[in-house]
Order: sequence, then C-alpha cells, then structure tokens
Amino acid sequence: MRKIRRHSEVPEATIHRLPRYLEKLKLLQAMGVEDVSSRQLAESLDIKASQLRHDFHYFGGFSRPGRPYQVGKLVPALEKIIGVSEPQPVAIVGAGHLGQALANYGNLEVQGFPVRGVFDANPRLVGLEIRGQPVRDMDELETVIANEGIRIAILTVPAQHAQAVTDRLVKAGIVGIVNFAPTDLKVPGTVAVRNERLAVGIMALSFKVKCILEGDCGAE
Amino acid sequence: MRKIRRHSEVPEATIHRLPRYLEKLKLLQAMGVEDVSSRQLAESLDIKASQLRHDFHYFGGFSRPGRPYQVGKLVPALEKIIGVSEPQPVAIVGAGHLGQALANYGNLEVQGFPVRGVFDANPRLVGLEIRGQPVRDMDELETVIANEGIRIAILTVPAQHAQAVTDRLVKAGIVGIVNFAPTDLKVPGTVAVRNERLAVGIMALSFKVKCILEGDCGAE
DNA sequence: AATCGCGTGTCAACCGGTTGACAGGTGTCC
DNA sequence: GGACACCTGTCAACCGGTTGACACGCGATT
Repeated sequence: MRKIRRHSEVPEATIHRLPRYLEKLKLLQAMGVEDVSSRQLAESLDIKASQLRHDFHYFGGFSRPGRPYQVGKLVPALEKIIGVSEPQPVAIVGAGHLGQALANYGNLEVQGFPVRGVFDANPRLVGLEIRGQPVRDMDELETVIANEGIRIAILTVPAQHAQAVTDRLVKAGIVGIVNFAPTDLKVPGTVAVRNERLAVGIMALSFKVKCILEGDCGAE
Repeated sequence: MRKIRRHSEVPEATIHRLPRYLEKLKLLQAMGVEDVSSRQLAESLDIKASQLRHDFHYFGGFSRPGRPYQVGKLVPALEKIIGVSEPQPVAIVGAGHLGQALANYGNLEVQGFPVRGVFDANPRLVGLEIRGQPVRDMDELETVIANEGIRIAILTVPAQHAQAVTDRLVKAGIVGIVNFAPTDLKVPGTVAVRNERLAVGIMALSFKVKCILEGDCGAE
C-alpha cells in the first residue's frame, strides 16, 4: 500500500467505475466469497483486468503482489473512498411522480443514502406519507437540512424552479446535488452537481437503434 | 453539405451530446430565434465552440461557411439523425414506483417517445390507469409490441427478473432497451442497451462531495 | 469595389484514459 | 527445495476525444 494520491487526480472515468466495483463486491461478500482476483472481478463487470488494477492503483493498491484481493478488506476500503462508510442522509426536493418514486426506492437506503426529508411546494402533496415519512413544506427545508446534517440533495422539481431551489439548497449548506431537472444548474465551485438527464439517455439509445435498423452500424 | 459518414464512425461522446443540442435548439426555436452561431450555442451548453462544430462535422455540417446555423433547419436535421423525426413509441416494462413515475413523465412524449404500453406481472397493478392507459398483464407484451410497432423498451423491473424479461423483449423484436435495473443485461449484438444506474450516479457524487468537504480537491 | 467583421469547415497537436506487457511476490505441488 | 501457476503493482504504448488554429466564404459598410 503506497502513497494515496489526492482525490483530484483520480480520473472522472475511474470515479464512475468505483460504485460498480463496490456493488459487485458486496454481492460477492453476500455470497460468502472471500478472495477475488482482478481477472474474475473484471470479467464479471465486462471490463479489462488491467483497467481494474489501474483504477485501484490510484489508491495505492489493495493487496500484496501475488495474492488476490480480499473481499472483506476491499468493501470497507471502497466504501471509505466513495464516502459511504457511514450513511449519508439525503433530501429529496420535489415530490412529484419522480420524487415519490425515488423516495420509495428502497435501494437508496441500502446503498447508504437514507432519505431524511422529502419536500414540495404544493400544499396538496404536503403531509402525504411515503415510507413512513411525511412530505414537508418547503419552509422546513433549511431546518431539516441543518438538523439532519444533510449534505446531498436530489432535485426533482420542474425545470423552471430548478435554479431558484438550487440557490436555496446551496445557501442551506448542501454540497452535492443530483439534478433530474432538464436544465443546467449554476452553482459555486464548492458544490458538486450530477445531471441525470432521462431524455438524453433515451435519445442516445434512439440514435443507436436507428443505426441498427438501417444496417449502418460497424459492429454487425 | 459534404459526405455523411456512417453512423458507426460517430464517437460515443458526440452521440451523447446530440440530444442536448436538439433540446437547446428547440428551446431557441420556441423563443423565435432564427440564427445561432456555434459560439452562442456552445456557450449556452457550457462546451467549446470548436467541439460543437467538430460534432456537426461528422454529419457534413449544417451551414455554409460564413453563415450562422439556421435553427429552423438544424432542428429537423438533428431530429432525423437522432431518429425522432417521427414519434418512437415505447413500452415500459415494470409498473412499480419508478415505472409509474416514468409513465407519468409527460416529457417523454414531448421529446418524441410516447408511451404505448405499460406492463407488470403483479395482478394487483394490472388494470391501474396511468395517464389514460391501463397497466397490462405481461401476457400481452408480445402482441402490443407487435401491434404498436414498438422498438424501444424501458425496463423497470426488479433486478432478479431483468434478464428473463429482456430475453422476452428481444424475442418480441425490441431493438433498444433503457435499463433501470441494477444489473448488466446480456443481449445479442443487434440490440442496444443503455444502463441508467441511479445508485452509481449518487455514489460518484458522494465521492466528489467527500473530496470537497475534505479540501482534497484540486479545483478549489 | 475593396475592406472588414464574423462565421463555418477542417485539420493537426494535444491530452486523458485504456490496454498490453512485464517484473517481481506468493503459495502449492511434487 | 525447486518448479510452477497465479497474482498484483507498475509502466509505456496506444487510441479516441478535445481543443486551438486557420483558411476561406459571406454579407455589410464605406
């Protein structure tokens, strides 16, 4: 285990793979697997073994040369790197269909992101119970975020309100935002945003579908 | 307008940007804007103008040198390239919370992907009306796909059923799948899959949040 | 008509990420 | 104990994507 580099030097592409490593490793752990080689793990994730080792290399490596990785050590190590060693409470802002679906999505809690507050401006939604939690009025946003120590917010409000709500979230101390609104958010450099654009995904797929149907694809 | 290259030569990264171009251009069109330069468009999307021109270059360019792009011509051209000149009917398989949320998500239809079938295996959900459409039993999957000419399916079933359902979809003639299940799907090469992994997104964000909170980020 | 400002199409340099290769460590089997 | 199979950490070559630079076209203005 050598020197651990600064996070900023870890390439974006590697960051996006870390959660997949963790997911698969947890699965293996649940199955009672103790050791796993880079080749086994990489093949099950459909990537090259050299890439996996290269990724781990950014954090100094997790094994001694000659010995496979130990699942029991790798899982907590990755959890620490990703920042989910302990649960990260999150808020969901916007309790429309998508917000409700996410609030109901139990997997979030399992992955270490318990929902600790659901908010909406619509009084007809306020008070609605989702998984034992009430939808709260936007008035309570700041207090709940402060009391629960929430750092990450999931934004599922209509596009036209996204920026205003974002400004409030940033002021309230939110450091990371998962944005489902089809808009680009302006935030200070000290806040991380991740855009989950549903429509972009299906359109990119549509392009490939067209390409397949027209036999215009190099692959086949 | 020079030679149009084969789709297979268009880089993945460019494909993912096309929908964003279209989105923004439609917005401009709605605002009555007629001309737009690569710089204006690029800046509003927070990318480099040279990249935008480079992307368009794959399709032969959309303007004469010296003249800005004409929104009115660009929109249909991009729609054609992406494959949404005419509506692409889609099916939603799995009417759990997420499936219902997507079925209710009006934006899909606006973007050219009308939902023409919602399916679930759970008899308690079958018959439920969503936006004027019934949730159908899985038995009807093949007939509806055939009758409506559906080519794209959105998969929102639990992970353990994802592969089985996928096999059925492929057999039924589906060519593109947007996969929300946290599993990798095995499909023949003639089928395109796009994974929308919610948990991966929030975890990648968590990494950056940790990086910001610990002052371990190069950016600031 | 000549000039000027602005714009696209195009290309080459550059950069980050991926991939293959290998040196060296570890445990096992004979 | 020696040979062997297997494994990781590490590095260098490679590749695709991004970016900056520029030649040239167009329209307005003088």
